[in-house]
Amino acid sequence: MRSMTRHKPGRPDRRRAGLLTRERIVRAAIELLDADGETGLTFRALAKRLSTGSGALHWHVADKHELLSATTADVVTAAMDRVRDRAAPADEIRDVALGLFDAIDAHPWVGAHLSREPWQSAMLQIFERIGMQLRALEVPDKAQFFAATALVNYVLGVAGQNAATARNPAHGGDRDAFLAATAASWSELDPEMHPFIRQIAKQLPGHDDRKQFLAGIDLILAGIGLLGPRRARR
Amino acid sequence: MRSMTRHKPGRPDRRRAGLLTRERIVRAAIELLDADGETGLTFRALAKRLSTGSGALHWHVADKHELLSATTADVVTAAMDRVRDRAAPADEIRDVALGLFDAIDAHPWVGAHLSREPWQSAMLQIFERIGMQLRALEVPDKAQFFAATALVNYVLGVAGQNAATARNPAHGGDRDAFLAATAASWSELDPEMHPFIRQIAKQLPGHDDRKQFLAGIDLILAGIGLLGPRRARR
DNA sequence: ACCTGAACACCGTTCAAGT
DNA sequence: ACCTGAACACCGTTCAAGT
Repeated sequence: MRSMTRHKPGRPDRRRAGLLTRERIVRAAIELLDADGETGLTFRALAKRLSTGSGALHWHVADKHELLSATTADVVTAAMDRVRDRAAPADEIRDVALGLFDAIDAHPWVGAHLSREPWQSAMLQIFERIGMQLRALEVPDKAQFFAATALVNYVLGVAGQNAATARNPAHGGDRDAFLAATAASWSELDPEMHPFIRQIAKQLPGHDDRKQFLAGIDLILAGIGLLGPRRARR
Repeated sequence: MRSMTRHKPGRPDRRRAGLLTRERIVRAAIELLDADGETGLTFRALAKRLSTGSGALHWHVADKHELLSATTADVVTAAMDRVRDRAAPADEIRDVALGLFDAIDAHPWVGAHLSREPWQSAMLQIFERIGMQLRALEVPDKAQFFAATALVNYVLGVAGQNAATARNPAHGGDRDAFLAATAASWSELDPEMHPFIRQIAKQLPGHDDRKQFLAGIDLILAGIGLLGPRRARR
């Protein structure tokens, strides 16, 4: 088995299945993260899966931080590439946001890393895409920066929440059961101290995360629409 | 030294300095987190600081997760208590948001834990306070839930960013140097790929995080103002 | 150049043993 | 009831030694 990975010197054949490359490492790391969550990704587990030693991984990837950034960039780039150009800038912003939401929904660990490492290339891609749409919306120059930041921060906030919810082992990953239990515990809170929480507890079961996420985006877009000469489509 | 911590049986004297209590543990943990960051808090370091064994800590605090939740709740509660009631609901929302911003600025690790554990009591406090102001603003009932969620998610997003920035060791914690270096590297990006990033790079040095944070809150409040019968003050 | 895997310096948590 | 601290089962990372 191990001897199969030997290859003649010179330009290495990168298509060879057994060859250890950064790309193969990142792909395996993503599989591990998806299967076992953030705690499932260790250099030992990764080495085992790739039938190699932990030192070999460190030859291609400096440290765990770099590994997580690479996996995150991979997922975000794929999600961004999937977003098509739209005629209405506000629609494209919605698509970008939803694309990220869905990507993070499928890979919750991305949400955690994205909010921990905001200066990575993944963030730049998101920022760029949103910023260009704000330009197209003719948001005033000075406002574009903070408008983009507001949108990105909101997305990151939701991303972190989703990651946390996915990580939460309560009720064995049964989302409906989790929401029902949360709603029940909220309903038992002191009415004096927590009137609002008790009120929204009723809306919690069966509420649509994705729709709620988009409603927040629309709220910010509506606010942005008030800034400039041209309104965000409403 | 050790013998000083002995006390007679029965109701323990909780004012005794040497006595190990959950409160004292949490307080010491906060000091450790503030001084050395998230990686600085270990049960070993904490035990040493309190001149005890790690097992003693686990007697009072189940695990690290609970310890972090307790420290976070401590800081958030203090910040919320500092916010005064305001006549205009939108102003109170701004004060709540700024209070959180400042608390997280002073204790960046709070931002990280808050976005990782959104179902803790700290979050409930924030949610409650913001929700009541939305009621006062006469935001339609059905919209209150997602309006509050949007605000909270935005705050969490910024919180995570701040935690990440504070954690970033680049330029030895010199924020101005960090911003200048980031702006410089952004200016060198491909103009075809990153026109927007290059544009905002100019605005990056010397920009005011707190002001930008508040601008985002105002954007969301403006959007909320369009929802209901009564407008958020603008 | 690339890989191996033992070794190092850590973790959180448990638990028999003490007081 | 509360505390001690060694022991256990892990980590990420390094590095001499191999090919």
